[in-house]
Amino acid sequence: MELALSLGDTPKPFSLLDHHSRSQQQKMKDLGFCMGLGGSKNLEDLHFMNTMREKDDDDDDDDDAHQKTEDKKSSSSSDPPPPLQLDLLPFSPVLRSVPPPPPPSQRSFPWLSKNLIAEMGSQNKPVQVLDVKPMAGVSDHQDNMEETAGGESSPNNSNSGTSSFQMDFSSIFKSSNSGRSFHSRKRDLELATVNLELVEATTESDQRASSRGGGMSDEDENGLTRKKLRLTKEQSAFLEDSFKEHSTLNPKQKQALAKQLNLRPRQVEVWFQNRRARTKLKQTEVDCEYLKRCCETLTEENRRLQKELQELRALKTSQPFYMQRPATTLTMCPSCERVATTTTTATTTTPRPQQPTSSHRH
DNA sequence: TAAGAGCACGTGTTTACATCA
DNA sequence: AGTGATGTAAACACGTGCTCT
Repeated sequence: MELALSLGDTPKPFSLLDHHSRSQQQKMKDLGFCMGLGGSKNLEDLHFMNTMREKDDDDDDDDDAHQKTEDKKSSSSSDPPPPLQLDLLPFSPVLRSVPPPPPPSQRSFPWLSKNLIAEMGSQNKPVQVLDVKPMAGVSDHQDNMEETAGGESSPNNSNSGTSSFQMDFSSIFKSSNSGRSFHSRKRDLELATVNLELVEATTESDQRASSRGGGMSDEDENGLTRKKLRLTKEQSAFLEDSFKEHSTLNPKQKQALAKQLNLRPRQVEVWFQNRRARTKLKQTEVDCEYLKRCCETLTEENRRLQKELQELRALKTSQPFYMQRPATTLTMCPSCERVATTTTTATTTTPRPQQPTSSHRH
């Protein structure tokens, strides 16, 4: 489904945007606004896919199945004409909030780069992860698996009724004081990822099995209703930062984030799902509001034109047929679909209209 | 080429929790 | 301080599309 809509001073109203004419789209945007709907990918998806493509260029070592899927998604999406970006200028805060592609030095998210492994070996640096102390009853099969694998935290099955974690983010979220950037924190994440790689081969399948419906729910496991855990501000902020980088995660990224935040991979996955849903909902609201305004504008314009038409008709009936005043009509140029103003000179001697003289120039 | 499994994701719903009057 | 209404977000269930075998 494609939809193109154009308002403003653009000389080419209501024609489907030419997929290959970026400059024209830009021109239209400059003049007024343009919008298009196509496929299901929003700008963030496209941005992410572009990033992933660039990542693939940089990192040729990541050949897991999911990455293949991403590659195929990217390639398949680029084969047909790309879905048009929904660009609701001038007020589309959600889209405007989409971060521009970072500079090349920061663009990719090398979760598992070889350099990283080399760096770990050279620096002999211990893996730095968040020191998270789960206080609520979050123990399940996955947690046990992760704790066994990571050895970072001890199982805590005491259901204290606390709804959230007590976390010590001093290792990373000292950033506000120490000035560590998100990319610096990302680096910590990468280090954790490398460590995680050692065990994820054995834990991934088990965790996935338990996290995707095949596993026991909390209720099944301990006979209590599941305790919904509120993520801390720090956890949410970190996830938000990650989401700004990538709106979707591959399994390794998910694992790394989960490890870093001491969450279950399922939690990270769910968070990203919900986050995408929220983004889409927001965007839908913005689009809806904007289309409503468009509708109002067009209704008003239609009303005005109808009125004008009525006046012209009234004028026509009141004027003699042989009036010398040239009639003005609107015709559409079949070649470029532009609306052109043509004038015909009506005379008493020539009932047939003369060849119209068009003011439209190609 | 068809069929089935596995997976990721979107979407709608449920529900725990926080906030406010 | 206690309580109900309401909003938010985590978690879940289900369907769909894609890939691989």
